Amino acid sequence: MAGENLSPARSMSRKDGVVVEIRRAIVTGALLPGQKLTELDLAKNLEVSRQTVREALAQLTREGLLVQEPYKGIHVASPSAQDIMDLALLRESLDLLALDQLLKDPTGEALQHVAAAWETFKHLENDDDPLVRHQAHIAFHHAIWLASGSSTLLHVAPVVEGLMTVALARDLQLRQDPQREHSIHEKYVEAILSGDHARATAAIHDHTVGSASELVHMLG
Amino acid sequence: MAGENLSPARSMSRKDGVVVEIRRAIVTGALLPGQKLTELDLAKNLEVSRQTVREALAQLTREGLLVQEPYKGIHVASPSAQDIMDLALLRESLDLLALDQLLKDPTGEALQHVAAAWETFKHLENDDDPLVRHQAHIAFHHAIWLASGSSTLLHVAPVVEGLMTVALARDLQLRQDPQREHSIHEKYVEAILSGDHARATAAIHDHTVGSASELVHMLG
DNA sequence: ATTGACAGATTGTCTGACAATCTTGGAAAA
DNA sequence: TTTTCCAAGATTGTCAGACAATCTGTCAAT
Repeated sequence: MAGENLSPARSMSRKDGVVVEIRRAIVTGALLPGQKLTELDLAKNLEVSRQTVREALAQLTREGLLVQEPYKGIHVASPSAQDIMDLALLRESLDLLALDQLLKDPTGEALQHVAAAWETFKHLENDDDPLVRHQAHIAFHHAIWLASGSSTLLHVAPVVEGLMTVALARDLQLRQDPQREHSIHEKYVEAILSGDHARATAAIHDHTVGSASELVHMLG
Repeated sequence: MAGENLSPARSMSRKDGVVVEIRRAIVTGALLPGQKLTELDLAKNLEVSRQTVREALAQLTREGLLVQEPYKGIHVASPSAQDIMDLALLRESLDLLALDQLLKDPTGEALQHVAAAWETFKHLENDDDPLVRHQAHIAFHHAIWLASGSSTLLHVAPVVEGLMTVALARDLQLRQDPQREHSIHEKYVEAILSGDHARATAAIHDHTVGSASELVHMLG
């Protein structure tokens, strides 16, 4: 069969277009935490029907980027310091789970995927567009979970990545320390690829809890 | 101020009604894994509009109970043995995370909530309706995550609980060993309440990975 | 100060329609 | 015979407009 290693050529549905547009607005700071959104305004501005907006908002709500109160309205999530630390602990747990699966693979193929994702990330981490940088970051971690071969990790990924997006949205605005970002991720990848479980565990802790507490400290 | 310790009186939206109805059908086996669903049929049978059905289906899809392929259709998820084991490992990680938070609470109030949830569960675990038993089971574990005080655990809870629902749906049909269920959960609760970290860790492993491998063995 | 009624705004739901896409079967071409 | 193409039917994706349900705020009445 020809064309067996091509990516599926899917175009986005309109709902997904709305989703990425709102996500972009949150990441870039065009929509600030706590800001209220109304379906009618969004439908008008994005030039889609109210129905389509509703479906997009429902999705973003389930991903944790928006908060919805029935009959009252929807607003951009504004995570507390505690929420950010909680998220870090959750990510630490899940990354450790992924690590166990990765190191269990006898072929080493899984680790090769991690190395490939790291190369892709390095090309994008200094992009001019902050949205591109953010997406590259998310995609990098997603690739690790994907390489772990755990189907359930991929199920919870949208939620965790959504929470990461809101938590980091402020970070994107106020922090500019790309070198530190790079170095943390480099240690992270090298520790995983080394196969040294203890070293990887420490790197994961640094990368999740360490970064989060620094972020919280910076905000407080 | 009067009425300060009343529960909020919320009635379900129609979409949520559809969600619980489909969920019930899956749990009771009225909808079998792999079965295809069409929006129009559901709308007719449930006597709601297609829109409302769509919103419910989107939610159930993100919870992992349904699988959706664009323009093709939606069918009930049918997890593989590997999926079930994956889910067990994920639950083990998350329960351990919750445990850490629970034991960190100096007031002991969190553990009191766990004990209360256990009492509620004991009243319902032998109910005639299998749906009630299933919901009691889910609610019990949800209560533990709630008691842990982790907001992010509550965010991922719907997904994990959805995956548990499909995984256990078959179990509900073919397995009838309520005593073993009770004993496992009893050990689980007692270990947590004892404050003994090592003992709780072992109980959590038994409860998640142990049960799952037994289930997989029974299916295979 | 509390209650009740009214108006405005927004979300929740319905109906009907059309566009986009998948599937299937058979006709046409090689 | 096998492959390719096309038309028909089914289902999902999206749209428009409308009405019902619910929240908020204001203002009069008690």
